[in-house]
Amino acid sequence: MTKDKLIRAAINNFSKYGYQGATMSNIAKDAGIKPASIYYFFENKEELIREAVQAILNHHFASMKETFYEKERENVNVLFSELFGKIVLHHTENEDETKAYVIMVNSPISNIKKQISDYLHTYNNWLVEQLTSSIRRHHPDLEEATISEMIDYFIFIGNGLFWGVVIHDKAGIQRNLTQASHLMAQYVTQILGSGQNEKQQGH
Amino acid sequence: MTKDKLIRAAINNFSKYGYQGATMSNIAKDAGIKPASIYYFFENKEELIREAVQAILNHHFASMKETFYEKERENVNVLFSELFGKIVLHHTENEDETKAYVIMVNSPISNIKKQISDYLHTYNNWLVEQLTSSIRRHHPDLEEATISEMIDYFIFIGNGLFWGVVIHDKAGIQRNLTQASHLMAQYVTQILGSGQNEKQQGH
Amino acid sequence: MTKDKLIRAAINNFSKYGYQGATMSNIAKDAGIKPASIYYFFENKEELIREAVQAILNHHFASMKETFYEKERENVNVLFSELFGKIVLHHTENEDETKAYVIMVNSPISNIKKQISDYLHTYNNWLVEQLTSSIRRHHPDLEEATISEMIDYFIFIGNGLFWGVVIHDKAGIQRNLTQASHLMAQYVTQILGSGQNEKQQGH
Amino acid sequence: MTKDKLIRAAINNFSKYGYQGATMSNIAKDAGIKPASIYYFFENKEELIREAVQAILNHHFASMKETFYEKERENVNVLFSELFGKIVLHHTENEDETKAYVIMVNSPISNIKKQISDYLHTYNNWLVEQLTSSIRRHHPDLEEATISEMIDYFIFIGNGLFWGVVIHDKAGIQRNLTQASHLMAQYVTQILGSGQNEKQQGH
DNA sequence: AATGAATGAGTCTTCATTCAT
DNA sequence: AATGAATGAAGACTCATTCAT
Repeated sequence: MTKDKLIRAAINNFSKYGYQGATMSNIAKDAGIKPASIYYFFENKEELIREAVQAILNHHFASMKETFYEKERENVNVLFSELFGKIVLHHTENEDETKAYVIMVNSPISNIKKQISDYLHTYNNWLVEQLTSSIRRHHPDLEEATISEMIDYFIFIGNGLFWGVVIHDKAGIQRNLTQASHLMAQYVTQILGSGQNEKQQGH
Repeated sequence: MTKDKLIRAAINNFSKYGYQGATMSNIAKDAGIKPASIYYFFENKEELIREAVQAILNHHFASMKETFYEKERENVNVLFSELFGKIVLHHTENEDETKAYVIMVNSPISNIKKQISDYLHTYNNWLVEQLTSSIRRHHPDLEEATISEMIDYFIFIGNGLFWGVVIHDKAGIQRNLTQASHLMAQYVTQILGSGQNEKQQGH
Repeated sequence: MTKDKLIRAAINNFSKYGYQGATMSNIAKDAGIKPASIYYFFENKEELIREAVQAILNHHFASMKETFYEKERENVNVLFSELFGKIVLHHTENEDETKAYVIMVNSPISNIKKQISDYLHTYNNWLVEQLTSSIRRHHPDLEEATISEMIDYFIFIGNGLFWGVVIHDKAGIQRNLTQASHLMAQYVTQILGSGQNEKQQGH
Repeated sequence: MTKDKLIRAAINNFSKYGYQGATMSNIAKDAGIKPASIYYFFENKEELIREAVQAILNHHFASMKETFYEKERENVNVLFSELFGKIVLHHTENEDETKAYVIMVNSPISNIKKQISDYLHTYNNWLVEQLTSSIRRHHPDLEEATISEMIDYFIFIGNGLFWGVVIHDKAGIQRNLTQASHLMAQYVTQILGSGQNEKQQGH
């Protein structure tokens, strides 16, 4: 469909050249139509980019949900590893969307900024909720704060992984993936092993 | 000096709007001159941005060197913590340079791309060299490969920290800093504690 | 048609001001449109001028062909006179094209230079071929070299005529036309009269 | 001297790019100074070009005078030949001046136009005067009108020669030179031989 | 659903010129 | 005698957008 082609072309151009650099005429060319025709589908450039950005965010959400539905019953170490793996997979397989995300994270265009921060809020809430219930399923005695901190470490390590995808090649990314899982496992071991954090360590 | 003002203005505009979005007329206005005057100092836009990018990279290098000269004699945990702190400090204090860096990391302008990858190469070599000698000073028995791996973990965690600076607010960044130091310390303890990696574990 | 108007306007501006002096905004104004609209029809200034130059050359060729088709059966003196007349007519009736030609003959723009020299080559070959067959029709016994030399004289005198059109007024040009025909006729008489050049003057 | 260098540079640039195409900064560069310095020697661009144009015209006049002073006593055929030779020599040896002349002959800049037409007027008067007296010296009985016509033919053939220099290479120019002398000699022979033009060849 | 033709606003850049030094 | 620094005006060209078809 032409509209989809336009959104793909918009993402691709935006990811390479940013908002100002993504021109309607290049987007049209990539979609195989003439610039004037874009206006049949979108009111203007901002609207087109807005939809393109939304598509990127939706896609990301869908990717992460997928993993949860498949792996939420695994033990925490496996779950964290799988999620790290998915982060890497999603961002390497959708390089243009990832680049676009990197560009727009600090976008001065207020609409995009709001779109992103709304998404990050929603995504974060969802992630915390999912992780909390998954962790609790396997470790019902962990304190709320401990779980919360664990999730925070997971997110922090995930950030390292994300930026690694942006700047490294395939080999470097794989190494990072191992490092991420290792650091997380080490952290989890320390938390669970210490015992002090368990709610009722009944005797 | 006018030329310096232009470079500052270029960094600022580039960090907000990207290459295409940073206009000569805005840069000129920010530097307090007229657009035509830019061409007395720089051959064209690309050259101006090139010098601006170089200034960012030089500044980053200078910041990291500074820390090394002050802290290279501290024990590894302190050194890593200080370096993490410096990464955070440099990037929070120079927000526009950091945003610019994020934008240009995937720049489609080949000159900029080359500039960045050349820098990353140089910086990485320097960092590895410095860290290697610092670590070796305190742990002369560590094997080459172990040191190398430790540095890799340091860089990986540093990436998480960097991306955190980009997307988080002050509070979030401070939390990340703690997490970074904690994860690194935990990793180091594990490595050093294991003993198996020491070259001559003789008695 | 807008495109044709643009080419006319381009020729006119180019003939007055040369390549650098012919501005897109003046050309647009003369064609009754806005400067930006030129780019719908032509890729850029060079392309527009290139097409304008080509139009001039095509027009010149068409003019000369016309005369040949009408007069090729006349005797040589009449033919030469008619051709001289046509040279004068074409260049006086298309003053701007003639001025443009004078300017571009030494153009430093390599594309234009090539266009001209390609044309001169083609035109010259055609002219020689046509004249040769016309002359031979009336004087089958003339040697190849003699015909060739006669054509050379014709071209040389034509050059004087051409430059006369450029620098003289109407009266001066008419005087030149008489002179051209007179000199050529005199030359032809001498060649034909001498007899020595006839191939087989035996019986 | 810098001023002379500037005039040379101006001629050279003007000959290649025309009035609008000859830029002050290029001229300055060719003269080995900075653009601002031009204004120490010339009030503005028009003044500089005006002086450059004048230099070209003066040089041409000097060249033609030279030949006259050396050859005015030769018989008419030799004189005409020598003058043709000088025309060719002057214009081949001063290619940039010749190109400049071709460009400016139809200049829309009114000052230049006037300069040229004033010069052509002066030069023509001088030429006619010189030729008349030279011809009369050898052929005192020729009628005024006959001399005048002969000079006209000389000028006409000279025009062909001039344009030949502009468009031909060395070999072609030499051929033209032969043709010019031949045509002129033939014409002269016819005039002088006819006898009818001699004033009173009374006995 | 798509486009040809057109344009106002703006982009980068050049140019002739100025003026204090 | 020469220039560094600066600029208003203009140049070629791009861009998002419009509108009749």
